[in-house]
Amino acid sequence: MRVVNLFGETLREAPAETEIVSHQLMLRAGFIRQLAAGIFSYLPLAQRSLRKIEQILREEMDAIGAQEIEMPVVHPAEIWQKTGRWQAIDETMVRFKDRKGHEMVLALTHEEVVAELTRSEIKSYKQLPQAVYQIQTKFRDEQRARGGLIRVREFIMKDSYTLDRDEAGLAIQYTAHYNAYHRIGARVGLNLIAVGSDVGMMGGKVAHEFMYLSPIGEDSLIVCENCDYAANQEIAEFEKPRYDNGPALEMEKVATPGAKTIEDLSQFLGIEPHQTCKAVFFVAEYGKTLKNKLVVALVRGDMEVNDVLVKNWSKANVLRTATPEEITAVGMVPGYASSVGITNDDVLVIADELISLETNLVAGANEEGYHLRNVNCGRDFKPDLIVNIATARSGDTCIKCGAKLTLQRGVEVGNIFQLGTRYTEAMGANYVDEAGQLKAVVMGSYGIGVGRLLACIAEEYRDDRGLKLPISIAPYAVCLISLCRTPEGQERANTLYTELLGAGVETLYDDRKDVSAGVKFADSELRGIPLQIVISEKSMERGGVEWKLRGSDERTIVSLDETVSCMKQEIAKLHALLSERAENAPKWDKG
RNA sequence: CGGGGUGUAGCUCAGUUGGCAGAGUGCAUGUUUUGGGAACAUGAUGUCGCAGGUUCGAGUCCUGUCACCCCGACCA
Repeated sequence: MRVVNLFGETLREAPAETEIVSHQLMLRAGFIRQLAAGIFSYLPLAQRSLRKIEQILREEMDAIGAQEIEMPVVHPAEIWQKTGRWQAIDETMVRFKDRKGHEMVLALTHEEVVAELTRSEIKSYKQLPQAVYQIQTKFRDEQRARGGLIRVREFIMKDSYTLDRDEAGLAIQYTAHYNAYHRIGARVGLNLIAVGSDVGMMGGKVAHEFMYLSPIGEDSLIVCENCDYAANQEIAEFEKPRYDNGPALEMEKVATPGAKTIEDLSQFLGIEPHQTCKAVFFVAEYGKTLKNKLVVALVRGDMEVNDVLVKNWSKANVLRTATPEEITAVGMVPGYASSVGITNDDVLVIADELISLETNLVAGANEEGYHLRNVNCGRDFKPDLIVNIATARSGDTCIKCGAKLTLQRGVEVGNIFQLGTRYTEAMGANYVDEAGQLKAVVMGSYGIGVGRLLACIAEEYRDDRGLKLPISIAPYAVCLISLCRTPEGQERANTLYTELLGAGVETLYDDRKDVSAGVKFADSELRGIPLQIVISEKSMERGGVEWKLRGSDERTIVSLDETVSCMKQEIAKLHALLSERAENAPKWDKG
């Protein structure tokens, strides 16, 4: 492609409303243009990069036996109603009526359609396992788009779905995806870490997110400094320190005027926060049919409540913070609250495991200005659930190896879910096993955001001159810059361009006559093209053309005759580095 | 959805007390340059986000509204 013909300008300055560097650079380099909040056009350079990412995705999906299909973007409401997600998902799902008045939705994922296809195609255990995938635009009306391509409303996603007879089959395909995702990360030049994650609206049991670690990330991750333990903070576990408060003593009421927080209370009574019991209040909403419940989440005073865990344990559709009125309505007093003496069917008490283990804690007396000493779980109150609901924090202890945990930010570029039979049961997607029994097909679901991947690569590979893209996803491998001024020189440059194209070297050719050399260099570097060739009268005097790698200032002379083979060689070297990374990519080792 | 911010030339931004719509950059044309975002000259470019209102007169003041950005909540 000649730069004069390339659609998409480079910008000297980035538009003011951009914050994230990858966003600024992709705008400046002429990769993307924003049409509306979270809605972008991909210009030719981005389109080429996206195609390359998609090609890698296709190769890796094909390699694990998945078959490419394409499913509809517009779905009838019925299939979403069958699985309950019509009700469960908020305005993120775009709904509209067609001309006949039928409720329709824009697909935000395709579990329902896959289950529907499974129902029509899969009848016998002999047809399993199966895996299908597609690469397609999705629309999710996010409450807030941000960060350029990091979080958008319209985006390209590779989504795949596995179908198996049982959990064991699912585990095999899940593992295959896990390994494939690491290979994909390596091939595009990113180190992705797999973290255990919440299943969110997908449902199911096991899930991992593939994270690009970066301060611009939206997710908080708990990562062990020593071993491979890593989890989204939403579900991260940690080794909780224990303290011995002695054998259970008799409960006693104590005046604690004005001591409404754990800190106040500890100071007032001269005790440590870990000798108290913290109560945090939520309201669990269960939709229109079931009554809301007030959820009392109890953790030891030195811990924080993890509301994702509370939401999951409460099985609520929506979990929100309770208002003071809602708390007093069930007989508790904010600031002096505990579940002692509360017996109400509309209250769900969820206690962290520590609460049941520790003795003689201080808890609220449900009376303004009073607390209770020596409160003991089981004796003085009985939680509905005793589970883990404490938030892991930086500095906590790894549950696997005992080392320190750190908090890091990450961008979720992919996720994998073991769905089980939630969707297939709802849709009646069954098969007959060897024994002639009807069973629900076991599903898995796996996504990768293609544009988000590109954004992460741009974030990772850049310098003060612009993008510095890996060969595997750069729109062109070579930028050929001609500074020739004589007709003979220009002819020579044209010939070289033709030869490069003929040899299959993807080349961007800058022979613009009306811009200075500096502009050509700057554009080539801003666009992130890995290899640069300069041809000029001066270079010919030195024996041929000069070439250099993006990111290096070392120019090498190579004769005109050898230029094409030299470039092919350099490209192969760059590819080899990434292939090697792919071969050494992490593999599933979790049994 | 809550809090904050910004809307003036393609982009970055100035615009005083309410009194002719501006600069840099980019764009067009020409001349000179020519290996790191050239110089000079000439020129084109505006629904001052939109709609009302106040005023002799509004980019500027008032009301409403829309869009975009940031933080939070939310998030497959």
